[in-house]
Amino acid sequence: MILEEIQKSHRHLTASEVYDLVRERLPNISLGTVYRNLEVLSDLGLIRRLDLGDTKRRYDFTTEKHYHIRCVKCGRVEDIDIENLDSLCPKGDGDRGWRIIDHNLEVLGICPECNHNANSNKQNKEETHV
Amino acid sequence: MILEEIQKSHRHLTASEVYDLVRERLPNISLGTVYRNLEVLSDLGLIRRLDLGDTKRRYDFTTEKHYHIRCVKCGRVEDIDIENLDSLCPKGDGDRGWRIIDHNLEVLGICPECNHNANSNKQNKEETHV
DNA sequence: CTTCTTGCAAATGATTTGCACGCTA
DNA sequence: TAGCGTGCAAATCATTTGCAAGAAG
Repeated sequence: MILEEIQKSHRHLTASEVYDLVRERLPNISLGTVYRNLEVLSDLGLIRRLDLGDTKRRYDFTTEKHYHIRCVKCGRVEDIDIENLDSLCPKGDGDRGWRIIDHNLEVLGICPECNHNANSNKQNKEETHV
Repeated sequence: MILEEIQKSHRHLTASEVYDLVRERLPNISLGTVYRNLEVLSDLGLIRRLDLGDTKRRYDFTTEKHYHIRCVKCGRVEDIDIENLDSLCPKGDGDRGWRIIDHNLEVLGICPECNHNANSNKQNKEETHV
């Protein structure tokens, strides 16, 4: 599985990003195969599926529990350093008979790049306005 | 907007669930119209879009900040009582130049019903096994 | 007449699946 | 030969969009 090899990108890739990367080495690989293997790899616990509030699923190179921040402008996803929240979530058969399995926290924001672009735009508008 | 009226279902409906409900009163309404109006309503802040780690978007009848628990078996979504986590998330231009906007917490679990069904199944299997 | 809102159907985008083929045991 | 993993294309599913027609001002 060269896919795993690709996970060393240390980013949070979408299936098609993985596809593009892998295709540099295996030009004939199909998108379907990428999807199938990403699924297998995450079932094996070698990568982590990220189903965030986004349209595209992403895959994380590390399977350790941690949280993410996503740019609402460009969609970029990065890790964010927030303490583990297990203690906050109802334990075991806690809440009204639910069996708790896991939790996900996603922080939304605007990344430095998009922030910067927004500022430049504002700058430009102001300038042309004068 | 009879859609809003429908939101009084006090549940976390998907677009097609809303569609089904509204159609009981307006049999000719189209799914596209439902989508368009759900979008308008959430832009107006009258309902809240829920982009959880699910394939379908849901709409919440209340716009107050709170968190949800989703059943990984049947997809049911309910509110969950967890304190507000704003304080945990990096403030303002906190993390590496990101501008923080919001955050979402989703707890995953198995709802009482699915739990119960799973148990019945296990029971049955054990019984037939004897 | 102009504008806004619809129904309808087709388009989109991400993901999944059916199928036939080649590789390996 | 039996079975698995693949490329390819078609199928799904949720959501969005283009367009012509009707309602409202």
